[in-house]
Amino acid sequence: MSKPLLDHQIKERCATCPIRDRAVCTYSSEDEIARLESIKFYRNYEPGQEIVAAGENVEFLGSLVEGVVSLSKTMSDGRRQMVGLMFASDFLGRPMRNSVPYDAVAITPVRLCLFRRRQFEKVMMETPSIERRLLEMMLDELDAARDWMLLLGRKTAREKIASFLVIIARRTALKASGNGAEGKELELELPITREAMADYLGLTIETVSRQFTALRKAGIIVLSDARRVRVPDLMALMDAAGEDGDGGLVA
Amino acid sequence: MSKPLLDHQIKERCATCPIRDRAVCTYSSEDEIARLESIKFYRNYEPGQEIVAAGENVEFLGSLVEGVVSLSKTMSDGRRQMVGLMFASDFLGRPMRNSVPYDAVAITPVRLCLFRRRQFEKVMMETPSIERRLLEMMLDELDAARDWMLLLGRKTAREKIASFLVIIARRTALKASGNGAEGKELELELPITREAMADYLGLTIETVSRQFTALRKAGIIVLSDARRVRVPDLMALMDAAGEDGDGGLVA
DNA sequence: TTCCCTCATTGACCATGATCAATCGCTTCT
DNA sequence: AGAAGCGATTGATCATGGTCAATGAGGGAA
Repeated sequence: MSKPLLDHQIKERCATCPIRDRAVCTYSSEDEIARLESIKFYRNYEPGQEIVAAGENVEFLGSLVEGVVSLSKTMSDGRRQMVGLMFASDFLGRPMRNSVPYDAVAITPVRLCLFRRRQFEKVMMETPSIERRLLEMMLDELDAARDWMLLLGRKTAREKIASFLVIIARRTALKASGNGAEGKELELELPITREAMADYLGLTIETVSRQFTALRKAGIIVLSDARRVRVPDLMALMDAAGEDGDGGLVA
Repeated sequence: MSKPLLDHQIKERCATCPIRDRAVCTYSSEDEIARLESIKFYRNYEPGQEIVAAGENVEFLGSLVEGVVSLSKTMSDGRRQMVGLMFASDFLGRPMRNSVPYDAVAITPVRLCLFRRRQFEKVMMETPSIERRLLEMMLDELDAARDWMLLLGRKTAREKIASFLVIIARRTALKASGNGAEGKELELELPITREAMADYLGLTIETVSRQFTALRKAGIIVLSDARRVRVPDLMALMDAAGEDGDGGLVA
């Protein structure tokens, strides 16, 4: 009587979820997952599409399954600063709050695994493993925010660009697994436009462009095209980023 | 047989703790408080004294009972950026981590209510009310960090100073209770030196000084002395801060 | 193919805030 | 009282990155 599962339905099962081991549900038991599974739903967004606007009431929250999302704040005269750049497995939305103080926009095609806020809060209250993981993730984000503050407040334009590339390199290395510190050169795929980078780094698009050129002329990067960057010597890049960088990519 | 409690011992009882209603123990029951009380201890620091250094192993964490603490990051060539400014009831230290990626320094005389990290983690695991409050506090800090990022990345020197004063005004108003938005003018006591402000705002000390002078000449503030600022018209200050500022001080 | 649109690059010039340096005012120590 | 020390202010000059403007390069759509 029951129809076979369609392909996209199979993909939606938590057991085969690509972020099962890193998302907010990482520590959840089978039972807990089953409970989450019963109340979750998915939503997709196109590049450029707004997910929520600052101040707006938000009735859902959840995990970024796939794609890149930017969080940004805009001043009344139009100046804009990115305040978060979210990748797969990152958590979007704020429990215990009904609005959000920034715009969230899909940068690539995005897929979200969502819960209604009230329901999620209820589950969270009764499920310490979720709360623990969420706390852990927020602590990590706070660390990242603090590195970002150092970048925004004290680094030069060139260091900002180099630092951004190191951040992307780190993510890439993590995804590709393996320590990846030394040895073979990296090829990075930049997930965002020059404009978004400018918003991320507190620069203008022109300065971003100029500093890419400068790093290229210095031999620190090679631009295959505007979105693909080869890094012949990661140490040189980390040096240009002003990192006390001793260690490898990970950790 | 038992000696009467000395004054400072009475002060150390959680029931009369000045931050009992805002700290990490806010939601804790009598029983839970008793448990925390049995493992807590206090430590005091002088202004300028280092509490922990970046990268150092930290075996304790806890609440700031009294005073002001700065968290800051320093680059190898000496450039410094403050990444946190903590007041009474804020939580210091990172559960589940054995070191901290910034220096923590006492700015005023400081009193900490501490726990050994392992012990605290154990209690936390068994006490959802603590974990919940901690999550809440981290979410608030993340919000503050994001506002700070906008300030660092996009605001002018003048806006940075004005924004800082608004932040202090907000804290002062909260402490003095009452909405405090309109009506009587504010007198602010700046908790930090010009140098610390420069580190906070991503400026040099000279620029901080010049912008204080500029705001004074514009009639937006009155300097009773270098550490005391009167604000005749809060709206004018919020305007100078580039806030979309409609609402009052609180919220 | 041509047009158009978006994203990126480059150039010329300018303004904001940094740097270097002198001075001031207040507190503390002798 | 005088000297030393520290935080703060002010001035003169410079450099980094922003602004305004033109051009280039790639990717659909007709």
